[in-house]
Amino acid sequence: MDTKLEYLCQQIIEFYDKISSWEQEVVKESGLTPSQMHAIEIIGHAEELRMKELAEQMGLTTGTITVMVDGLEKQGAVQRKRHEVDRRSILVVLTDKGKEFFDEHHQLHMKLTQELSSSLSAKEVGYLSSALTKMNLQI
Amino acid sequence: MDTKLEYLCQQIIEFYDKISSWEQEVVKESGLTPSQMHAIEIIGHAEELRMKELAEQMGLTTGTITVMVDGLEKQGAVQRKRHEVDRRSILVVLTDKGKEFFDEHHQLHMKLTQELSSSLSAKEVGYLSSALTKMNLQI
DNA sequence: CAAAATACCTTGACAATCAAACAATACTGA
DNA sequence: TCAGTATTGTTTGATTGTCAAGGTATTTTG
Repeated sequence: MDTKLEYLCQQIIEFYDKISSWEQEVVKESGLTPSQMHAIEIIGHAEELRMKELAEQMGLTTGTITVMVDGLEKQGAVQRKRHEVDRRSILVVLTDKGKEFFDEHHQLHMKLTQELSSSLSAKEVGYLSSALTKMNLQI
Repeated sequence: MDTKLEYLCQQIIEFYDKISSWEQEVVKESGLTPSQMHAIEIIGHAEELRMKELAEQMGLTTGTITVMVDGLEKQGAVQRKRHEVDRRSILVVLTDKGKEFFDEHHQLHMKLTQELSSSLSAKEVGYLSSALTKMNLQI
């Protein structure tokens, strides 16, 4: 009973650590920092969002986001746009170059997913997706 | 076919991100930095290991590990011991206080695992563990 | 034994982060 | 309406995490 949970816990940690290492390695190749890549993922997923929203989603202060977006802008990956309604706010969007980073990284995620699941049957993939979906609702 | 993989990829990323946020939040409460906690987990799991091994497992340079272990030693969480055979090497071990950190953090991991899996049947937990185990071998 | 390799430490530099203070803008309630 | 308050983003100063490069002590190798 408890043993099963202990085992699951151990497997989750190992899975998490391995993805973490993989991500760190892959991001290093891209020339972006892990934080920057994470920001690009969030911005790309949202299409456009305010600095404040980006800060909240990344669990950082707006001061930190200002600096990070400065860096991403300098690299030509994102662009600041004024918010038409609320002039205090600033919208961040991906440039074409930013979208390239985003797409390339997504390709890598897909490749990893494929490799990870290569030893699972279609049925097992189904169960796994279902379990992950349920767990994602739980947290 | 490809859609299934796309969905799995998305669920994995979401799962990873949520655990990441959870970990960050939980570690903040402990008074340790994320890196320090990670080091404690690795040291605790290995019982004792050399600075070099710690560096490799964390994907950091030995210079960084020196500073980090200095910090952990200052907090009383770890202790340096000389290596009896190879006198270039230094072994790092957890002190009693370090073991407390380790155990408390493990308790939190178990609690999270329990919460995550609370909406899964015993059968589903079995499938999940099995899938994770297979994936962990793949990476 | 001499040369090369290894393990750890130190130093100097840089990036990420936060808290606090600030400016511009929006909201609110009397 | 408008005075006070809240919100958004930026700046600044300090701290921390990290690396690369160079140094020292020790081990391995030829």
